Amino acid sequence: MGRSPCCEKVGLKKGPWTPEEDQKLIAYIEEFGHGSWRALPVKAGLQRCGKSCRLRWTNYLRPDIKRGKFSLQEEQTIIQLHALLGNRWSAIAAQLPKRTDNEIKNYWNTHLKKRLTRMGIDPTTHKPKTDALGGSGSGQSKDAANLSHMAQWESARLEAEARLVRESKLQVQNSLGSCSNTQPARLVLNKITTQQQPSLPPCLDILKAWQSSWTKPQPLKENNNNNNKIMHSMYAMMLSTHDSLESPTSTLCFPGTTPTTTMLPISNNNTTNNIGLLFNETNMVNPLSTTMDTTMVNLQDDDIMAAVEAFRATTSTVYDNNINININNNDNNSNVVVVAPSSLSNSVVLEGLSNDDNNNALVVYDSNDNLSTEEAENLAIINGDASLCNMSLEENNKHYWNSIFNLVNDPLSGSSVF
DNA sequence: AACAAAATCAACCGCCAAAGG
DNA sequence: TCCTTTGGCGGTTGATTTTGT
Repeated sequence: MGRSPCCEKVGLKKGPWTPEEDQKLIAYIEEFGHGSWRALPVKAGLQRCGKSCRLRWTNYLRPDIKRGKFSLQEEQTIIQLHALLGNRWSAIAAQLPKRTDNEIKNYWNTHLKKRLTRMGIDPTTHKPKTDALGGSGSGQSKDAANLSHMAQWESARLEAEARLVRESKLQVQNSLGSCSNTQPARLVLNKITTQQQPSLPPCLDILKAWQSSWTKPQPLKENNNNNNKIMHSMYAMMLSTHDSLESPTSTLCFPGTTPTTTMLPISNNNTTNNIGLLFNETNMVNPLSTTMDTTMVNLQDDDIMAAVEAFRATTSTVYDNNINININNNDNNSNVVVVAPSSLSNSVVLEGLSNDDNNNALVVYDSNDNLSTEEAENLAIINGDASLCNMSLEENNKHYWNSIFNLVNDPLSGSSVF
């Protein structure tokens, strides 16, 4: 069973690569390409096995690799994709240009996994941890089955789309020439996909959103009810791994149908809940002003992370332009971090929280939304190149979210994808 | 300053599936 | 159809670095 190790031959070096070895490998590949990895080491004068050379090249020496700290966008993308795909690092890496699967895997294991655990989120299921005795076994296994099903579905689709993109890139670019020189290939692919699936409902697919967000930034143009609904649902979807999201054809929102309702899972955990999120158009969250302790804070990584990962601990309902969040535990500490797109014109209503049971509503303000005048920066952010613009982490965060919301507000994406 | 523990991450290992003879 | 080769993937290891005492 299995094949014998490729480095069986004695005398082949193992362990860390020296700069000299790196140079030899780079020089050879730049001149001749890698060709057969098995034959490469001898030709390049390296005492290494082909597998080791391939790994060294693909993970560290390739010129198109981005190294260094992961941005907030990248972290969030990894977490969300991991919730969908599990430990399919290559599939996740495919959505993070210039990052290798090995690097993402390491980063997950050393940073993100621990962070989620600290936040009370099970890094495997991406759900709030429940009591060992409290959770129903059948329910958990159902969740796991759904998650697995969803992961398989998404993985297969991702791989197929990636292949389609590769294979059709030239063809797509050629065909684009007649209609638009700037339209991303992605859109054409989406149109093809849509045409192949005429019955596909106008669903909001988180992965499509993310994929598109890398290529198709658009400034906010106008708001309408449908867009707001889409935005709400998109947002809810981003925050949810609810059973209804088993496949990309799941439908959280259908423009034109009212009311649009999104039910998020209810948590029974007895520990502190961190529940997310809201901005509103006026930068004030009026509905919270009743008895809530509202505090103005800066948007931090962990605020967003906590909110994104813990939002599913609530029951949330979307009615037209209103989001109702019902917190179904009146006896626990609940920290509510609420963020919403700045284009939301109406309100967010929180129910089930009051001052007398140690609940805190953490209101995160979107200080200024001049998105249309910051398109260039947005583009840089969306392209994962925050270093191109002088932007603080807070601004970075804001732009990340704006880019997501812009995406779902974008009429183009609405017509071709959703 | 010295040591231990923890964290990090480059690299390896074994398995699998596709390709080709 | 079978067998071998190859590249790719995910899990794991262990050397190195960082942090804590």
